[in-house]
Amino acid sequence: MRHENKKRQSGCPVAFGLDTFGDRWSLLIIRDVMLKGKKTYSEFMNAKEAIASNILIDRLKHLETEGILEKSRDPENRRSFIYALTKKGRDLTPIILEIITWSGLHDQRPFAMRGLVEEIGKDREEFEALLRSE
Amino acid sequence: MRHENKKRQSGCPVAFGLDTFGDRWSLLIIRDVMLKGKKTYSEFMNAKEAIASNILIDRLKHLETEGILEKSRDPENRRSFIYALTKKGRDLTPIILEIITWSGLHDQRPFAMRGLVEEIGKDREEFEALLRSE
DNA sequence: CTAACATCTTGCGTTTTGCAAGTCGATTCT
DNA sequence: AGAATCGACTTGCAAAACGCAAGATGTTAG
Repeated sequence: MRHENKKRQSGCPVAFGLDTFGDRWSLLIIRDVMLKGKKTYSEFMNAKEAIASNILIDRLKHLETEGILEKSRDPENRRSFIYALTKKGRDLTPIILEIITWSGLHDQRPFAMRGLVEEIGKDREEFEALLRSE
Repeated sequence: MRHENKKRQSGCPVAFGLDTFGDRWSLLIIRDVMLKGKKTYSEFMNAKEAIASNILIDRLKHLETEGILEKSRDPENRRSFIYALTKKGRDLTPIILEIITWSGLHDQRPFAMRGLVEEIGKDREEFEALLRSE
């Protein structure tokens, strides 16, 4: 499928993480499901970042085989599938929050989204607990 | 140079972070300088993960223009250059530590490096302060 | 049963990556 | 001083990944 198959096998935990979710798109998908409540293929397709459909399905399958997402039928719309974070996926929350915090410090662009950053800054513990409790 | 030039411009802080350091190699270089004390081109070339020389120089230049690394002459060996983390680069420490922590939880491979993970787990605050104080 | 919907697949041109070899300036050796 | 070495890049080319557009498959509503 793609590069994560040939894991670097260096034993380094940083490399392990990057092999699992460290590509151009995976963390954006995880962000969408973690922070924006997105659940379906078509919701992911509508992201501002415009992922290609073949790349999206590739990443969804990859994240599923890595045990970060799990796929099930949508009981309310039986032609949709729902992708949800597993425990392993929810454990990525601190990484996402740290990336957001870092960007809050260093993104100087005028259109940078500061809202989310400030919301996390106010009460990081509470914010994280909220996300994890779903 | 490469994809980070065309930033996604979505304003999302996660996307901003990924555009800056979220590729297959950048965080491994940052890990090497942050955790392993590597400083020069040839030290980075000797990483277990075997980066290609053209990719390495590309990423070093990119991280330099992003203000994460700064390059200077080595006063002790004038045919070497030294790459060091800026404040912006040192601020990535929590992200690296969270990745390591996550891998510590979820890397089941027999040769996973648990040493570093445990060291961080013992006293995360102290470990982070140590790295930041350089 | 047909139309619309949602998820995926395929083909193909472009971009990025990986590998091997070579260049170039600074230092050391003789 | 001239040759060899070292460290930091550069270049050329093949392989892989990506991005786009179009199409195929399965599901449900009318």
